[in-house]
Amino acid sequence: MDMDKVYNSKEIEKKWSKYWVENKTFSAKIDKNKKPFTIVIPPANVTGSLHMGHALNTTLQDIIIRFKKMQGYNTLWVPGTDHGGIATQNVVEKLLKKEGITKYDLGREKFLEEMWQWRSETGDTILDQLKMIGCGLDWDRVSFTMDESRSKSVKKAFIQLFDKGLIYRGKRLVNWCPRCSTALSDIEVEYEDEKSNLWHIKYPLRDSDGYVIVATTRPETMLGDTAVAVNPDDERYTHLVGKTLKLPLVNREIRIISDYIINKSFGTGAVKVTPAHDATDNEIAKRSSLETIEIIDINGKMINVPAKYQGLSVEEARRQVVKDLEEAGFLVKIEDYVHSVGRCYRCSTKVEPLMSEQWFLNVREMSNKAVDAANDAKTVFHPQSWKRPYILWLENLRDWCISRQIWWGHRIPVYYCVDDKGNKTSCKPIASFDKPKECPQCKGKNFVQDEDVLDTWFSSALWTISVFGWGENENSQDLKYFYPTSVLATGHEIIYLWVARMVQFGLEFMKDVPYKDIFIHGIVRDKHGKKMSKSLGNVVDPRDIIEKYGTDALRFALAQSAAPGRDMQISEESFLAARNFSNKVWNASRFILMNLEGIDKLNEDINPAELADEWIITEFENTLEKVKTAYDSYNIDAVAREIYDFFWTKYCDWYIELSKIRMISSDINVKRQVLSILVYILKGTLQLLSPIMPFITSEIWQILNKDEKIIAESVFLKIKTSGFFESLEKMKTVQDIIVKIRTLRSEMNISPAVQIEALFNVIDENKEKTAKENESYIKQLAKISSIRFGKNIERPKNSALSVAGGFEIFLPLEGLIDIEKEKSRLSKEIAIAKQEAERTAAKLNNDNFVKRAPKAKVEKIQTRLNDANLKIEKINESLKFLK
RNA sequence: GGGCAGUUAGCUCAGCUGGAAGAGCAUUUCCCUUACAAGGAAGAGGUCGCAGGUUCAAGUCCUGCACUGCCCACCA
Repeated sequence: MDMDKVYNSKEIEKKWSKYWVENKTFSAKIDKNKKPFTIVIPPANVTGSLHMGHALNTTLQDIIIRFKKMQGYNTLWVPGTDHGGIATQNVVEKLLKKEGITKYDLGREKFLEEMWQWRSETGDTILDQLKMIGCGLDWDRVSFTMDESRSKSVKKAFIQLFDKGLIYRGKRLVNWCPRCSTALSDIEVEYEDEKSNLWHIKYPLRDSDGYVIVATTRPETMLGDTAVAVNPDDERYTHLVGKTLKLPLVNREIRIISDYIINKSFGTGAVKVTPAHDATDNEIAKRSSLETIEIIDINGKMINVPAKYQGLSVEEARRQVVKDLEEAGFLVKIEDYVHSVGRCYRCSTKVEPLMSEQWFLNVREMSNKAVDAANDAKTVFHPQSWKRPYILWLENLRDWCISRQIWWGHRIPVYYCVDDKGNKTSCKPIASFDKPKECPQCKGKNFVQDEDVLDTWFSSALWTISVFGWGENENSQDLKYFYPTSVLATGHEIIYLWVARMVQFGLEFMKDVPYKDIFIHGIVRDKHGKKMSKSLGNVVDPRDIIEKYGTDALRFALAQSAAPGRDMQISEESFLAARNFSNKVWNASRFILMNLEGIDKLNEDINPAELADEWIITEFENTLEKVKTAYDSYNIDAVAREIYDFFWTKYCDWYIELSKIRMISSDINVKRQVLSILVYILKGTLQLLSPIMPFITSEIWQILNKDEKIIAESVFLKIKTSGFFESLEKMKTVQDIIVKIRTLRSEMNISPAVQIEALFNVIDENKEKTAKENESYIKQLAKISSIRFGKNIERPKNSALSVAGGFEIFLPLEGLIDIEKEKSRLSKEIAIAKQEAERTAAKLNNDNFVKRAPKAKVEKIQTRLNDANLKIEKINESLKFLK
């Protein structure tokens, strides 16, 4: 067996990612004797390659899947990608633009060919990257939101909702992205503060000289005003309600109305009402039955306005209107004002609210059911702080605009009956899988399909059921066995866009939630706390990290920072530290494997022979329990920390170092005994670590147990308690002594090569026993040649002193000691002891403390005081001695 | 405007049900001691955001405030 001195990730990773795929390690079959544990991957958009956020998201899921598999569950993790609607279409449009081509040049059919071409290229890139990260996905179940099976799910869902009357078409005020040229749903609009102005405009009364001043951030929309609204309780205006105004520049007559929504203290308290281009105004208009005049079309151009403004862009119209108002004396003032502006979440273009004919889904009932599910703990958020905002959102949810005026997506399965000339008849549209044969109303045989496609989130919302064949296979056994899935892991940015809708659709179509646990992880930020984005240029590509530090390091660093619900700042250093850890694991294993050479067989039973054995077994058992608990509660960060701490600071720093004493023994049984424990704990730790660092642990595991199952298919050690509790305290005593001697040596600048003698003046007889029994530990790790125990030992001349672990420790350092240095060191130590004595004495002098605190606590404080006093006494003696 | 997080060592973060302030990185000193210099040993570095309160005891519980970040809202 040859192991490199430094862990070399590249070839090992290549080997194992290939192995898992080829051997179908993570392929799942229905097994009714085993409990399923299922995760469905949040499908990445086929817009390119994976970023750090994906790496985090998939790593966490992989960790959970691998952990559950090793716990004996029948695990399934379903891979897939999302067609990504607008986002993906935009990417391809941009590529075409570079060649000077628009989608209209190509036409719908040709353009879609381009889209499919793109998707087949990038879809595989993403899947390959998931393999590279080591994801234990079932590669026989790769799904795509627009493949045949998923398309059937989408159609079935649409038809079912349509037939139930929940999907309807109507002309409503929608969020329109002029650049993407499509409607958006409410949550696809992102609001951002913007510096702007508040224009105060005078609207004259028709029947008198008076006027009303309105304040607006969008003066150009005044051309479409159909009223001015005031609060019914606003005394400034009560006498004007019902009066008529003459709209400047247009000269249309509009009324003054009252509406409770108007805030008296904002602006002038009078609001211009533009029902066709503002959500609030639209509601006011509904309440007061106002006329709606559309003045902006889907291209962002002015329509239905005086000739002068007709055809201008919104921006041009604004400048012109302001100029004209000013010239005509209607403009009272312009204030600076900051307000939030809605932008398209895919292209950041300002969203224009306008009237448009769209398909809507009535979500009221589904939302209520989702709320109930959350309240009944059928869905549980981790961390739970997301529950409330989630419920609030559902409760206030408005109907979902599901149609998009783009080409890439699921075309709406609605067919319109048309006459011979191709004009739509007045027959009711039909929702169906395929083009209908005959119109049930007029018996006509000609149909056209709706031009629009569905919101990409519609198919995403079906993901947990569509991947199991819902809609394609009426009797899907997979769906029965694997649904509901076990947990959904995702970032909080898509709780509403995706999670909530999946729950709604799960309840609607399966009468059951799609998962109980919703694990919300944070967003990866750069080291300054900024969100990673291409425009900021602070994106860290996971592939670069893998190249530089290895995949396990990438995964470990991500896991370590993945406190549920908290965003994480991640920098190069964290990957470096994780890489160092993987090297540590490698080398500790290498040490053990080197020593295993020539050892034919290990002991079956783990029999502790001495203190260190009992201690490391106890520490390991504690770690095992903590780690399993942390895994179960999705505290992956705690898992990583616990393993790191145990392995490095306990197993490597102490146990391996102490094992070396027995390792050089000429008695093969002694060597075998300690190696048995070393291997037992190493294997256990590798198992705990393998969900996070699957590559390195798989490799070492394989070298260790040539013919056994791979680590991913092994079963975790059971938690047990061997009961060597006193070993912790004893080991602490020994460690205390060793550290104190090391400190003395270090501060006195005694080279590690110099073996020295130590005198232990016994203060605590119990500890004398422990120290004597483990003398070899002290000699080995503190580089001590011999120890003389005794009582009332006089401090030798020219010696260094430390009071530790129940002893006064003297290191005779004839010729090596610097008296002045020793004095200042002791003074410092005595100062610390004095502080301790003061603190503890103060507590004990407090009657209330002695009376009310638990007895054990009081005793502990008393002990501390005694120790401190003793220390002070001893050091004082020494100081005198030095003088 | 409402809600939710966060505020602990120079940086990134741990600190469970309240009982002596922790880790990693960076830094200082010593060491290539045959697993590992991507390492080992030792050290320095914190009035735990501020102000009150509860308690014998508060980083930990309560209240208020400040700052930062995120989410939501019909910010004319």
